[in-house]
Amino acid sequence: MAKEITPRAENYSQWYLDLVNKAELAENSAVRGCMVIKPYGYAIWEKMQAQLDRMFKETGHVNAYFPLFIPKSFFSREAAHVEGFAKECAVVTHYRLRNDPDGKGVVVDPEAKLEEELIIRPTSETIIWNTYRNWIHSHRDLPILINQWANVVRWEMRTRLFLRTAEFLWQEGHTAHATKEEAIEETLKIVNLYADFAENFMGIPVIKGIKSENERFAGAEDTYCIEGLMQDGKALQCGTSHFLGQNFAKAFDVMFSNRDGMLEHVWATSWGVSTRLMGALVMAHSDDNGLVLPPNLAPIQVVIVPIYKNQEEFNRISARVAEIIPRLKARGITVKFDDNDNRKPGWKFAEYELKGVPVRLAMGPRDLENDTVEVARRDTLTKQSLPAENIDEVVESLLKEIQENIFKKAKAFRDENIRKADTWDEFKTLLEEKGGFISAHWDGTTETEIKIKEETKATIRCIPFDEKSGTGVCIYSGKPSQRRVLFAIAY
RNA sequence: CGGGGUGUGGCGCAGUUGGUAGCGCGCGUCGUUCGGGACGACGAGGCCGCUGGUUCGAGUCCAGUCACCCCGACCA
Repeated sequence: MAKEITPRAENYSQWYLDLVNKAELAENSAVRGCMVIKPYGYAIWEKMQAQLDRMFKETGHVNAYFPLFIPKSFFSREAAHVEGFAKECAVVTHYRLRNDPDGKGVVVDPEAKLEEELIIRPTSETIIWNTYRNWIHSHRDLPILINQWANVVRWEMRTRLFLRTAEFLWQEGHTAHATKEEAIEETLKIVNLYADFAENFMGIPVIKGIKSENERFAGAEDTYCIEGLMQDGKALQCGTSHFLGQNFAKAFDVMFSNRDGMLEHVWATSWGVSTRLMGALVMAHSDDNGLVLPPNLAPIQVVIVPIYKNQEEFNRISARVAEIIPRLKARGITVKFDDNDNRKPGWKFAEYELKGVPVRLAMGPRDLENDTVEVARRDTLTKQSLPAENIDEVVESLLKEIQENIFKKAKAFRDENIRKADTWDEFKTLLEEKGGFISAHWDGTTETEIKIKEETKATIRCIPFDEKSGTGVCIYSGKPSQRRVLFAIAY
């Protein structure tokens, strides 16, 4: 009652904002475009971080940290890169404040102007490749497989919590290789890792593919990506992995002696996922009652709500709950016993639904009498009374089932929303009436891509790896097409 | 940067032809409640975004200014 969520059907983007606010994931801050990630939201992000970090390390990567500031001159080294990021860079020009001579407060000290202005990193390729120059001399120094967890700043015109903020958190991997093949292999390895993470951990089905030239990362030879579909039929890029060729090695003069004693430029990759995944998580699974969290990402997997009329009853319930909790914990389940006396059970039920807690156990006088527990699952909003005896075992398998069910549901939705269009009219109609991904032939030119975008707002999300449609004719230009690509309106 | 809108207790809002600020939620205390967001009683809480002007008197009218939100152009 106190916390009403706008239904999705009424206003999807308001629904999203309501959820982010009311589930206490994040809020707007005093700084335009920057968000405060609140403890509950941050706990989910930490779960993502922990799993990704594990996966990176399993594949031989190590963490390091590079500076927040990047000398302006570094930026101009790689032409495409500067072109891509110049318009959204925050710049540090001074290093000192002083008291305002005309009154109260402080002003920038004009005498403290920096010799060389510093860019606040929008991404770290330049500072990292400038550093790698000193680290790489021989093929024996390669590969370098480094990841960093960091914040970056991109001065966006319009922002939305998690989906697009001026400052965001992410991880950026930056690897250096002796051969092109090895670098491409790395790029692909990571896009596969991201897809595995998105699907098996976050429960979000994604399409792996390659970006068109127009959508490619500034400074990359190829950009691979995973694309997800949100419940409103818009696509969301969930992660990217770039094959950078020798572009940054050339820009920063990073060379190594190969086995034959010849000097060669180093091959590079970079890849990242960001707090945007939080937005994907919300928009992929949640409903009008609140968040729906896959158990793998839920800060609280099981909440236990006691139902009682008086202290004596509460004591008896607490005693029973105290037996159950260690059994759940022993199975690696995160459990919270909400014994807050200031809230009533009904309030708690609604609250934990809003927060997306996958499983709720309720225990009251009836359960004491029958030796049962009421088990409610968030994904289906169903509940049933089950024997308390083996409840830990039941909950463990239920969590697995919920994780799978959430993914299946999202996948069914995604699959239903990939449609083929063979004519321009069909394309426009589908886009307008259904949304989702549209698989269509494209002549491969940037001109056509841009025209389609101008006329429909749809962009090429990717050329899927597993696209086997064969040749055809472009829906827009009628020219020959090598294969179908996926279009969508994207976040 | 264009177009639109909003600034009033913590949050959401009302405030008429200018007359000294009110409602809901939340908050505090007490009591009754407790298996799907309980109820009653009492209570605390407001330089009305900021600056200047008109006026006997401004939340209200005028001018300026700042901030934020929404819609576009740019983007993970």
